[in-house]
Amino acid sequence: MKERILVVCEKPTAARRIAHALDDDGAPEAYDEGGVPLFIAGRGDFELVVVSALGHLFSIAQDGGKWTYPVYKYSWVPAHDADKRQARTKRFIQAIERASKGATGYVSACDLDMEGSLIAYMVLLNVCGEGSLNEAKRMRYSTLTERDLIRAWEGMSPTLDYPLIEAGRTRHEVDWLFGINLTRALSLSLKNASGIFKTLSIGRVQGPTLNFVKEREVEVKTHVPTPFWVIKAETTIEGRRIPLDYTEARIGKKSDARKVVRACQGKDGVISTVSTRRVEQPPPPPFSLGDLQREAFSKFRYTPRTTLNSAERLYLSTHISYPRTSSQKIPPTIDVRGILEGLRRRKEYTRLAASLLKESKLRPMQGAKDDPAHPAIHPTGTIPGMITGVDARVYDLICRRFMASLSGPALRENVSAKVTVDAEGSNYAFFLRGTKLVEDGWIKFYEPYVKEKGSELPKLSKGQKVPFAKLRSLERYTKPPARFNPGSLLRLMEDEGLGTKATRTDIVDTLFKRGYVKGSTTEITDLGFTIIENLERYVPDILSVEMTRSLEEDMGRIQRGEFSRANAITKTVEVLESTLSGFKAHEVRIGSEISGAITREEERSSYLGRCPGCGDGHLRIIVNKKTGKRFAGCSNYFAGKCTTSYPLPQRGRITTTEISCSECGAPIIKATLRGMSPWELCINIDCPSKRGGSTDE
DNA sequence: GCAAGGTC
Repeated sequence: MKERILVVCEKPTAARRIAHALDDDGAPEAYDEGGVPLFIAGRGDFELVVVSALGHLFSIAQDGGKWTYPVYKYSWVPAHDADKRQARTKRFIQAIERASKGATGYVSACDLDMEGSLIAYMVLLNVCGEGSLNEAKRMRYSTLTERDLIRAWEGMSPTLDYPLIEAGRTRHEVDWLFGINLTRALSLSLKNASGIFKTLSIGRVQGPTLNFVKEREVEVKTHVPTPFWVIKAETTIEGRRIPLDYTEARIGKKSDARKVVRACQGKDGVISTVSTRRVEQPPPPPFSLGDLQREAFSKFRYTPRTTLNSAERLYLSTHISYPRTSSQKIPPTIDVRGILEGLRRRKEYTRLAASLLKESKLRPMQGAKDDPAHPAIHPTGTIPGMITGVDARVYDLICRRFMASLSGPALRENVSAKVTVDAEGSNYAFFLRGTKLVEDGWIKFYEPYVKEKGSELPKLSKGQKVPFAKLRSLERYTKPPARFNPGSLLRLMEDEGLGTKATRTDIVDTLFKRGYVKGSTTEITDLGFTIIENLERYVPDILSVEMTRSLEEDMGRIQRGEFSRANAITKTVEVLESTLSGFKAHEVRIGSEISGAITREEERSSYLGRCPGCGDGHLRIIVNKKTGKRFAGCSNYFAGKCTTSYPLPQRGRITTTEISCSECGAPIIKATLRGMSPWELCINIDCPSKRGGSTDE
């Protein structure tokens, strides 16, 4: 009988790769136990039973069931017991339990990070028994290639990485203590003050993220536009109108701007220098998930969620690699040539793929970011049949980006000519700027998605006269900073180290779901603002990125043996003890402020405009409590003064515009149906604007 | 009914 060793992996794909790499013949026996993969591999004198987790199989649950706070007692339990939505994990635990029978050795082969170490530890502790921990070893690999995996097997650590495991447990427990207690404190303040129940969540990542949105809103609202002046000039060379840039893009004083115009008006400028610079533009690296989401937002206005869902579908249908990656690298083990052979079979890529295949060496541009578990997002070379809409565009973006990353740099020639005017004893400088693409390199692969980059100048020479065709100064005003779009908020979180590639999109979604933020420009709501105001008063730490920094520091100290989980938990409970008692003391005030904000927000989002029937009431969206149907009704109805009402679309989302129809005076609403772009319509079905044209029913 | 982190 061979000795049986249980190898615990983090996810099914990893288990498959590990089993294949470690099996002597590269062909392990594969089983499917009700959706849970299991592999038996032979390696020398050992029989390896390779099992898979599905991320975390164990999580934290409160001891006892009361929905109140403070709560400091908790245990690690099977994830399916803590959360109904994790029902799938039950089968994984059961399958691992069966597979572990008769095992005498154990290997943790999860991802080489804190979470991975914890996943395997919890499985061994709770499924295989405490005794298994003493026998357990740790495989350390950073890519799932055969070479790396074999090396990891042979150089296995003789024990589990306890400092890392302890740091991971601490992260979970501290986040749970803060999140559960503060969420309950907020939700219960509202309930006790107004009787309304609404989940008002907050946590280490939600807090600072919401605070960024609030701070940006304050900047937008408090922005004072200050005037500045720009010089607009134009010349005509060889019959072409070309803009001239004045040396100062913004002029602070009106008199200074007018002086320039007065001095140069009617004069000719002279070209004093022409400088030509060749600039190489390296190809972009292949996509990480964040890069893909930002690019899809910028090119197609897809939200990060839409892009992630689409990438997930493309991955499950085998057309692209695993999308939840932070890597911008394609390792040499990936069969780039094979992928291009595949892409060549798709007619829109035939020419491009073929031109790359002619190269003797194909080396993808590598970005700086890496991911221990996955390469950058790339096509697999299997050709999708019919894909349309979002998936087709996301797929095209990925394929073109991948091919672009494999090609050469683009070469541009930038020309800048200095045009001077001597007038009234002073010297004024303007510039003519142009650019020419000398070699298109990667640009021809990525063409539809490359930003337009200026145009070419006619041939210019020193001493050439440049007559001003147009010259004037224009007053402009400084603008407030832009609100976040879904991509820029994710980028800020990434830069600040908030959340992970797998959780950031979910956390932003949560802020929307809670009603803290709204709209495509991520505006803070009254509710979100009031939540922040009250947290600022009683728990300012939860709004600060410093909390994440200090947690990271503590985890580092735990890994170095300078601090312990018990210390970290004691510290957390001490902080919570005092903040939660302060919170409780002011519960009524906090709760009524929040309930006031919810009422204001509801009134605002249901307000349609002045009633065209009576002229003085307000039209609002009213939902019939019995039937759930909605319609527009006048606020004077209950005073018995006005019965004006309009039917509303029953499906989709309605947002108010506060604009009235120019034909009939009824309010215009914006309707959004799932998967369609929003459209604006007048709510009056008898409106003259709807006659004569085609009907949209 | 809650967090943030895995994974699908």
